[in-house]
Amino acid sequence: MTEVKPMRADARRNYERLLEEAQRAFAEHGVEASLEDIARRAGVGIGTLYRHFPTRDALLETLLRARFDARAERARELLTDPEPLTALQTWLAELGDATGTFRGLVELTADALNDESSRLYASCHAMREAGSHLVERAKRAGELRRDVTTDELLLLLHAASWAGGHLPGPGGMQRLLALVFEGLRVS
Amino acid sequence: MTEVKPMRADARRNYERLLEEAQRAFAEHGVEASLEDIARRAGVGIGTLYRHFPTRDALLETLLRARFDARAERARELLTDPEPLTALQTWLAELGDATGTFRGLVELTADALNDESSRLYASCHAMREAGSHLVERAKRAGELRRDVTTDELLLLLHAASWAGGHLPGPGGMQRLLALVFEGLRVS
DNA sequence: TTAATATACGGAGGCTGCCTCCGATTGGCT
DNA sequence: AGCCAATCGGAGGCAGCCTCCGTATATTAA
Repeated sequence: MTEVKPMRADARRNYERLLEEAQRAFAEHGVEASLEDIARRAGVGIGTLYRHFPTRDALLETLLRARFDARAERARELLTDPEPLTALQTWLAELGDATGTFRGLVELTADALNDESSRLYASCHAMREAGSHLVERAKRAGELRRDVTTDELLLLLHAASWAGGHLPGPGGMQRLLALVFEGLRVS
Repeated sequence: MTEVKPMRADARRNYERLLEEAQRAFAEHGVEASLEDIARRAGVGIGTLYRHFPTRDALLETLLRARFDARAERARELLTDPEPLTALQTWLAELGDATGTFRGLVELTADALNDESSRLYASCHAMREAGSHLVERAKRAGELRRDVTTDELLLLLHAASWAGGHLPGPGGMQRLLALVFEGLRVS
């Protein structure tokens, strides 16, 4: 298909240094980390950063695509789990952990699912598709309310993940997710 | 107690113009709206804005305090409602609407509840106290799980409100809140 | 090895926003 | 009218975003 010329040696080197530093910076300061800072730490001019990654999203997307694809793969794997609802819950919890790695990432992914023009849309959408099979299976097994959609579940997950990030201690997301599955009402 | 000298006429005028424009700007652009822009539109120097409101939070707090106090009052009012769980749910939904007015406000209030040094802490905390009576009543009536805390409920509400703001259409928060109360599992 | 050229680099510069500081202005009081 | 404390305004310093273009260099051909 698309012919890909190999990158010039220095270009590739810089590209990789930038990704390393971006990973560090986003993990430390959240998705709003300073791009100039990333370039500085990578020992590269700001212009070079922008040539390789025209937008902040492009940089994030490069860092995240592999991770998201792994989540989709994991969904397929969990389809063989004997417990449909538990499998779904496990998948959601793991996805929540993944979007918790960078402060502010939840907002990005939640928005990406509703914005086809987003650079992250493709991999987010692929993940969504994979997850929806887990949802359907849990419904067919009679273990999950039929009137809940995959999108609503993902949004609830993102909400729990968001909330977990605004709680002092760790493990908040897990607890909230469990509450959501159980329901608050005494039955 | 503290003697309060009346403000000079020009000072008061500017103070009020600033609040008006801040309300407009936050409603339109979210809590990150440009302060310089607010000062400009108010026909006032940036220095004047900072003298009246030393921080963004101070400005927000002035705008929000009345609103939050009204929420606390509403909680006391709902204590006389014949349906304890419904009353709680109503209160939470209304609170969710209130924190949905400015984009980014949910984050602020959620964080304020965990940060005593925040300028918003006082009124947030008062609201929390008022709400906790609704929670206790619903528990005593046997309509709400006993192992859920007020803080968890507020966090879930904030999460739902956050999620509602990341959904295209309106009414998302209400639907999510209902889901959380009902639970996802088939019982 | 050298020369030619496409490719990639770097950072200056223009812009916006944050916040502080202090000389200029003015409201209120006598 | 005249004084002075209260208040104003915006210049100035800093940081971050992003673009543009003169300079440098990796690669290829001779």
